[in-house]
Amino acid sequence: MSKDLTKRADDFSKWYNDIVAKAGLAEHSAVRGCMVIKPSGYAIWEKMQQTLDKMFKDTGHVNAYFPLFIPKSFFSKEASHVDGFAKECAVVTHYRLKNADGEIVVDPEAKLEEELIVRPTSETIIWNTYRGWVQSYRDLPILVNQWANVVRWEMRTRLFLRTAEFLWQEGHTAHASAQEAIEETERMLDVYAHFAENYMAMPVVKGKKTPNERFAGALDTYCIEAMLQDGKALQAGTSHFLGQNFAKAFDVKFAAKDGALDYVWASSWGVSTRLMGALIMSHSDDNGLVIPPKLAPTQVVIVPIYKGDEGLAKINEAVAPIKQKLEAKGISVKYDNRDSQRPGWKFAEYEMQGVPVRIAIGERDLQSLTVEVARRDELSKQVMPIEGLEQAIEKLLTDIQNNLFKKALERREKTTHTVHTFDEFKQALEKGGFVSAHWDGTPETEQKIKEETKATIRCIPLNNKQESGTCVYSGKASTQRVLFAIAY
RNA sequence: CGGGGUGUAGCGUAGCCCGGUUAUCGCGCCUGCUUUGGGAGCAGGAGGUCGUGUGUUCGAAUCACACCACCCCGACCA
Repeated sequence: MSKDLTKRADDFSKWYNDIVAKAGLAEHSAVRGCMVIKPSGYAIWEKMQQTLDKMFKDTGHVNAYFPLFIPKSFFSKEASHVDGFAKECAVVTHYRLKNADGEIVVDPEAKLEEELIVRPTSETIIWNTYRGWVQSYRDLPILVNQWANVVRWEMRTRLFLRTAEFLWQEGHTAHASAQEAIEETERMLDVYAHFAENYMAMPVVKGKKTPNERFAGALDTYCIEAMLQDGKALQAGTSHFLGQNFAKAFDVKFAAKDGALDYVWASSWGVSTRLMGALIMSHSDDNGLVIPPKLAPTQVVIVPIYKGDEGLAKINEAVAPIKQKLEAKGISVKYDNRDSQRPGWKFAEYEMQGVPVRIAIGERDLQSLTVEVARRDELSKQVMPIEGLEQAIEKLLTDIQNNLFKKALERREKTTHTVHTFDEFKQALEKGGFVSAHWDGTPETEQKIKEETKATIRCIPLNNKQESGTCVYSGKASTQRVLFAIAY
């Protein structure tokens, strides 16, 4: 029987949950709001990590690791930062359990002098550490990244998109000038955009957040915004210019060349396992997951079709050199010659798992020296000669990668609406997608639009065209359009 | 965290209103044979703290209360 997925058109949310479950990416754990990332899901995350990590290293960053726990007092040093995170912090109050008449209880004798916060992000502990690292301009810049888990006690969770604990990377850099810190902030935004578009095949809009949507403690928050298949936007990565806020809060000063003491300038930037959700909702279809070749743990699966042990032996023999040649090209190949499942079952299974290319090879192919090649993105099949197959597959993987990006880009363009009146605005929102509209620049208008329509300003696109117009809500003068959408 | 819903084998479910034999069916799983170019067929078999706890009752999957988890809708957030 088929493992039926809910159709996207019927219930997108349910489709997403189904696909996460049926492709074996993750499941709910015994702990509320926390997920177990299963091997198939973690393998994709590892590909993302490897790719990003190389990009970070190539832009001069190094990895380090800071503690999971943060003294409560650190947290209150930067006022807006506390405000932003206070409501969703897990707090450690004790350090011991004891056995009380057969029941394990928290030992009231073991109360911590100072309570510890499980990091929701690491700015405070890192800037407290940086104080000891920086004295002179010669110690700058500090370009550090860490791969870590963080906890934000979310009330409403969804696998990958929003969980109480999630995996991410957080870059924390320290600079001698505002200009340099801003350049870093923009550079890392570019890295994220490059990764999203060229590896995830997911077009993104680079932009700046409005003050309302800014990171707690930042002077400016930049973001990449993705548009998913259901017409909702998703913030896929952020990069913050922190000014001197954390340096002041943690007293991190440096002596400049001329001997003057000044506070250090900062940036921070991060992407999380939320990218997994973005990936799924960008490309996948009613048959299951679709993974772009550059992030697919298995790029090609080979399925033998045979009768009897002898038949399989012949195919095994024919597959060995094919697999070897593909692997020599750096393509990851899985040969699934399990006898416990039939070919049709395997076809459906690997489609569910999103393997980009499937090669089927049977007795007929041995005669004609061909194989059947199926591409996951278009669900189409063609017969190819074994001779030169590795070149053809290599090209096919590139085609699939490009095609996924192209389709996603076309979808986004088709669902981006430019509107002039509030009526048009509301109509466009119902269709889903980005709505490009004039905004008077005030938080009040932004808030009112949010209350009336649930739409938020996703970003003010970078290099935005300046044009005079009137705010779609207030009718006041405006100098540029911004992107609104319903967001995750 | 507020409102609504759901929880029965690995998964999906019947039974619950109206308490009373051995808890239903399908998929999956195990064994065997036949099969293998799109989720195989036949035969046999295993598998259950009915989400957890407390209570009501001669008797609880079924009634009551509490708790837990998930789903939907809000508020909050990456």
